[in-house]
Amino acid sequence: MPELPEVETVRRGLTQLVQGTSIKSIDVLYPKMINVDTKSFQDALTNQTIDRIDRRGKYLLFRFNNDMTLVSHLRMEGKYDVEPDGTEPSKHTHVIFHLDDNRELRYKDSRKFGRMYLIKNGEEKTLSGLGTIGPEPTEDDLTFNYMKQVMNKSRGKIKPFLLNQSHIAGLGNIYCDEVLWMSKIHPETITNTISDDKIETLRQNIIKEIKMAIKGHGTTVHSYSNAYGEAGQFQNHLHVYGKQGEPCERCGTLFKKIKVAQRGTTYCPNCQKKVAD
DNA sequence: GAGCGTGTTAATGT
DNA sequence: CACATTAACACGCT
Repeated sequence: MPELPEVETVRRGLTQLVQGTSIKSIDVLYPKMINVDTKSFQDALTNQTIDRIDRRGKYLLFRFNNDMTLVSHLRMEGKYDVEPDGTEPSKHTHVIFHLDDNRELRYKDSRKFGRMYLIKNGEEKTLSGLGTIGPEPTEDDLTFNYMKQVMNKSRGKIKPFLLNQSHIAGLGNIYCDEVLWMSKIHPETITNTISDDKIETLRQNIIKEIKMAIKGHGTTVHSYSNAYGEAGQFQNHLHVYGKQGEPCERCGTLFKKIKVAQRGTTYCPNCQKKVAD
């Protein structure tokens, strides 16, 4: 389940592998994955060069030299692979970009949940999701003033608040549970009851956690791998996610797993109390 | 072989 | 508008 650090790791790998190559032809094996019809997709990108690959939240943005951008969201199981020409496509291969150097860039997705959107540069705001995405979880973009302002007017629970990409870009279930544990905040705490001190703690933990996870090349829990087919390392640094029934490393209390907004949520019932502070 | 779980977003309801 | 709830996606797993 790629979240921001995994998508960033994929972006870096793809940049090394395919930046500067051009597209000879494209096979679309699963047209529903793309927001335009196959022919327009092929016409727009054939013979164009991949100038650069950007990222915003969990979205990858392939910038082409004809002012087109291919926006790609991996959702749960999406992956990119680069292989020599002519390799037999696996069952889960849905789009193949034949490159000008006898390699192929392939999009694979066992769930078929991922999506691609073809837009002109600058049209990012017209896409739902990407158009309303919140600030990146970095020191410069995610300011205390912003966090305070948006949290103080939110009357729902903190966990769904953090998962909402229009508030902060890039957090998913894993890092959400992690930063709440680090910040000693119960996942069902009402967002606008959280003190300024806790808001700042949470903010710093989000920034730190995302940075560390990128350093660790992301977290592999089910099947995530980067553009080189390599697993991430950060699963070895998780403190709560997936550890229900195991003792909290701070206090020894056994972690509990509950549902919050239909999402599996693991937390420490002792360290993470519902009261703000 | 039906039903469930899975993460994210869209759509709909209040 | 803010938030909750549900559906949809498509498949693997039980």
